[in-house]
Amino acid sequence: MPTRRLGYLLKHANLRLAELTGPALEPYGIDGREFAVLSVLGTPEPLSQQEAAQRLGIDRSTMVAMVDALERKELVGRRPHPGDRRKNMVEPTEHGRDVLEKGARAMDAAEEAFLAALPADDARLLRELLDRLV
Amino acid sequence: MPTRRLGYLLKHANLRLAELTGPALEPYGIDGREFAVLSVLGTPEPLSQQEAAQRLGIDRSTMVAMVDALERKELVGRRPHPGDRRKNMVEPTEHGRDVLEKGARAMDAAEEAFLAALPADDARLLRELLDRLV
DNA sequence: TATTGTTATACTCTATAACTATA
DNA sequence: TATAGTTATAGAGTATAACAATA
Repeated sequence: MPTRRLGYLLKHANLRLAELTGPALEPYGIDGREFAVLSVLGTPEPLSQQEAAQRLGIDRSTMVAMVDALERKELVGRRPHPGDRRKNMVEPTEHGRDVLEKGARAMDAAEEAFLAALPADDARLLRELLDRLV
Repeated sequence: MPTRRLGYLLKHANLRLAELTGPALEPYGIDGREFAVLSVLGTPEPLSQQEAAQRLGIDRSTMVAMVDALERKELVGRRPHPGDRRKNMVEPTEHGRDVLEKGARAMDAAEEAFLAALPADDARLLRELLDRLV
């Protein structure tokens, strides 16, 4: 077996992980992208759509559709920014916070299952090494 | 800084790597996907389109377009399978083998640059851990 | 003039389904 | 009947450009 390309390894590791995280989030009616957006919107300081988009590195026009979807599921709500009426502040609803918390536990479990092939020390190390590269 | 999700780390590590591999392959007129296909087709045993598609985990209809592109660039050639005229055997041209070899060196260098943030031992370990997960 | 959210649009990547020629 | 290649088509996921409201 030849040494596989790093890009291949990263991509397929992510694909295999997604096979676990997808079903893990399914009971909450969201996918991984929606969970990521919800997570960013769940931080203590309320964010505008644009601010949230920047944190995720996605376009603000893409964020519109993401917030639309989360709002339809009653996981987040838009409200006008008090001092700047161009902005929408977006915050999780009560239900959204609940889904965020339970989703986070489900994601933790999925990651753990994915890393189960490695000794705990190596799993921690992998995460640390990736963190240093990103 | 909260601990980032494993999926985020894998995805963004791959994005950062792609920022290096993309330009590395550009002088050869191919992108990462084309390099991957060319690599598979460059193995000693000649492969049919379907066999190549299976090795890469992509659909055979997707492979048609990939081979079309590589053929237009005169990097591979289709020829009929001697014993089964339904099959196209696809092999790199002389030029294709040259691009493959030089592209591989460019990819090696790009990966090395990407991993430069880590001590050599850790870089090797990262690759090994990913390999065990995929 | 610049920024925010929005909409319309287009582009990339990929898969599915149906066709054809062969087996 | 089944398989290999092909084509047409559709669906994600995403970005770009233009617009209205507001700053």
